[in-house]
Amino acid sequence: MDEERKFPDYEQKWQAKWDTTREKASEATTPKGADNFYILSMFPYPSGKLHFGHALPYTLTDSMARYLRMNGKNVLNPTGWDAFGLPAENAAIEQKSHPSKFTYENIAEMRKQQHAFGYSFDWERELFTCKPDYYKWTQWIFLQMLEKGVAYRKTARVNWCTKCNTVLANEQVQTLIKDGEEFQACERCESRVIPKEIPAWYLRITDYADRLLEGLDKLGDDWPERVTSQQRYWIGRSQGVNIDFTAKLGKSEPLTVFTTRADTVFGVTYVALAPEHPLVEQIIEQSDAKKAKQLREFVKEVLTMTEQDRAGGAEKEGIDTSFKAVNPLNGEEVPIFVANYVLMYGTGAVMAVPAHDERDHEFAQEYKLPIKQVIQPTASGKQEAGARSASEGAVKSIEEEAFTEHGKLINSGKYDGLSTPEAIAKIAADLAAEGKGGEKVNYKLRDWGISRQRYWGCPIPVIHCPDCGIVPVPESDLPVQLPDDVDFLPTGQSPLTLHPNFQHVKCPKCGGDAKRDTDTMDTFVDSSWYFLRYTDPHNDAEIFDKAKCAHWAPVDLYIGGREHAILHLIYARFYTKFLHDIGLINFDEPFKRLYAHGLIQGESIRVVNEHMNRYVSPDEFAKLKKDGKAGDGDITRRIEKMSKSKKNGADPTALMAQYGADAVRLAILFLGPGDADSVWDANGMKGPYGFLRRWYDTVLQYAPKVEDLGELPPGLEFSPAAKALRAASHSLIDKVTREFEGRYAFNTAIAQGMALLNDISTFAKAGVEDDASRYALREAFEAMVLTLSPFVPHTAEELNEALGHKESVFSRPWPKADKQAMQLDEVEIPVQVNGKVRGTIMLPREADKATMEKLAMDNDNVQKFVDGKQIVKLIAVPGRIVNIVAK
RNA sequence: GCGAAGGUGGCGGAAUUGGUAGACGCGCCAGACUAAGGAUCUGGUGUCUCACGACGUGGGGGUUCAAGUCCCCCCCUUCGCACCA
Repeated sequence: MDEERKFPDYEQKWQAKWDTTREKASEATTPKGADNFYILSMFPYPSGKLHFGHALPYTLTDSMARYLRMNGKNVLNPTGWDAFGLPAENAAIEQKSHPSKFTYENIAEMRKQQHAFGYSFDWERELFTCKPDYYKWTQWIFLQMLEKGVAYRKTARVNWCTKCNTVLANEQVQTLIKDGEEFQACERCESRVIPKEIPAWYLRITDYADRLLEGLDKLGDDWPERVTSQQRYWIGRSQGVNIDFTAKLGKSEPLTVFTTRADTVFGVTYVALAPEHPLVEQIIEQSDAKKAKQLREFVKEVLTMTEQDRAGGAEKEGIDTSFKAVNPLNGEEVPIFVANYVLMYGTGAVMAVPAHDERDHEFAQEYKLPIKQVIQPTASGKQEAGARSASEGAVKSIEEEAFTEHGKLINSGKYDGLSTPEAIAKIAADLAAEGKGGEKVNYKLRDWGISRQRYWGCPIPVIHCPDCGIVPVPESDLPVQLPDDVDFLPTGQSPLTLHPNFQHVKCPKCGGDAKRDTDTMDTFVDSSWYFLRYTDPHNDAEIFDKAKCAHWAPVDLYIGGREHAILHLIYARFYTKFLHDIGLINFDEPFKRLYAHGLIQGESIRVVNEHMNRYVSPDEFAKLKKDGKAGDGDITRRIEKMSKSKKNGADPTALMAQYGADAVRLAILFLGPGDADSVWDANGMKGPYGFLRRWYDTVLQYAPKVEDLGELPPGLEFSPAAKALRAASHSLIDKVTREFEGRYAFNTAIAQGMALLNDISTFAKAGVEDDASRYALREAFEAMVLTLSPFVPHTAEELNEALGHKESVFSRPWPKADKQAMQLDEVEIPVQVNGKVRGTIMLPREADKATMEKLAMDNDNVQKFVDGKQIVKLIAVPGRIVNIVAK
């Protein structure tokens, strides 16, 4: 590809102009009206450079913001920086520099790139989560949560990243497989994660579990199913029954189990405890030395694994404690096991029913425990079982396989004959009546641990006083500033602890010597409320002015990646509900509509031969091929997420330098629908770039012919070709408008813009001499400039000017499609015989069925196919099709 | 295993309501201009077939005058979750 631009570079000219003319989002305090639109793309972490992961959402967002403004909407489209976080701290350690330096340098670079892309952000509202004027309010919210009991402190087992030396939320831990070994790893640095017991701050998100679920229902179709279903799963509500067994230790101890299948309680053949279960310690104390040792070792072994590791498919193992538990429903005594497969969920103890639970079945077979069937397949249940057995050959016996579906109770005393749901309800009621349990709801969702033992984050505004205990920092003392001069090498304890002055403080309550909390907050806290601060970003008296916030919030359209489906999006929803509850806002869902954009991937090439075994870039491969060091047979091509190590990345900024911002914006949008993953093609610039060049050339060539024309005079007579062009112009307006009004498949809108340019070329080359044709041509140019302006703002401005407009294309109103002009006088209609197209007929648009049928029958080719046959049926759909059924 | 999204030319993708499958772009082929082309322009391009035509949206069945689109069964791919009792 030629390095040189083939048409003038006018982009900086327009960017400079926009900098001075850009209309600012309104500051009004009136309640949000229909004209206000808050569009937001997830603010970025300042990682260094703008990549495709940013360019796609920002281009989508910018296009929509520009469209909305042209439609007279009052638009808020802010951006900022999710600027606290570990990468900056780790980079600073490596480069012996400071996280803030790394962070602000990256921000400067990325801001420059965003500007070069022509993004129309509300820069005066730019915010930085790492600045005291922002985190003051992050701390303030924490204090509100503390006061309401939503924030609390406890000591618990946490996920500890061995490299970052800090705590990770469950959500930040991922399962990795390396060298055949499966283990739990830090989402960011991929190092091993181990469990550790430390005191930390928690937010009671579990109290909001039901509301978080209900909220999802309300969001309905405005959020993608894949996001809401993931959140539902993550919250993991399960409705079941607590049943109080009795553990026969020295004295009787209550042993409560949680089950969703209370109907199987007569099938219990043992009870299994999680190693963390409080009763385990008592059991060990009361066991003989040998058993106690055995149990201790087992518990220790299991607890050195993270929960995820334990779940990772290890063999089911357990130890018979030799103690018994009594089933409250039938008085049976069953052995108590401690088992690795039981998690500290629900009560941390399960009633094991091998006949009707796969896990218990597996365990029972291993330890030769009885399997007692208490549920029988019913007619409807059998149907499913039957379908399965048909494929597997035979119905398996209960010894071979657990029957886990619903059915009818047997061997269950007075409950015999009841169905699963009936039995669950009855048993729950009976237990409740006797005070031995009852209905219970559990959630997978855990409270959110937010303490981090690292430096580059928001300090937690509390003081630990030896006399008064935990004392919140008084609001007037906020923010608790993060000191600059801290040695933040990760040692496992919070760097702030090492600062000479930071932690030494007088207790605000008693005035005695006390210590500040030296942990910082998880950065997900910072991003859980930033969208509200944008509505009043410079307020230093309060978190935001309620009325100003109400002028914009909630966000109408939130654009971001799917990787945030659970983490950020569930935390932000939780924060919004909390802020609603303390009366700051009058809505409790932050994002009305969520648009989850896709991932732009790249094709990687891996060469494996006698010379090498590594990833190469396409250029490298071409060279290797030329040098005879690699051939097509030696390579594996794979579509993967772009990454440096796989050499499959493309740099949007480099492409922008070569082809211009508009061409890159267009190429990104043209790749495919924005919500689908797509693959970047090295040739992906050619089409869009060539289109912009042809468009530019065509407008400049014909502008002199059309620039003196005013408004379209009424009653103009158009030639058929001019009418066709007008139809194409108005169809484009209609098409682009519809895409912006909800579907957002801009690739198809752009395709139609390209098609109109093709039509224009054909039309113009045929000669444009009469006035009507000149008007039609002008109309086509205008339609293109206006409808494509949100995607390629610089080119649109330039061509708008070339067409003689003095004002910016963005201060012109969005065009309206003329439905009349979209219609052609004559339409081509396919004629089918027995469902196969045998010809087409041209006929007036308003032709009735009879005319269609007659013309269809007159068609020569159609005649050939119906000749000698009897016409059974004639279907004519006006404007669509004629189908002749002949025998 | 569970949940979600997908499977259409050589490739990215279109077909929004059941109505001419393959818009638009890339690539490819031919031609023009040219000292030259990895530039630009013009035309062509689903497969098979000289052609008439036949076939064609992962596979199989069904509904319909008509199915990429609706219904049933199956296969495959990607993503997320995965002992939550």
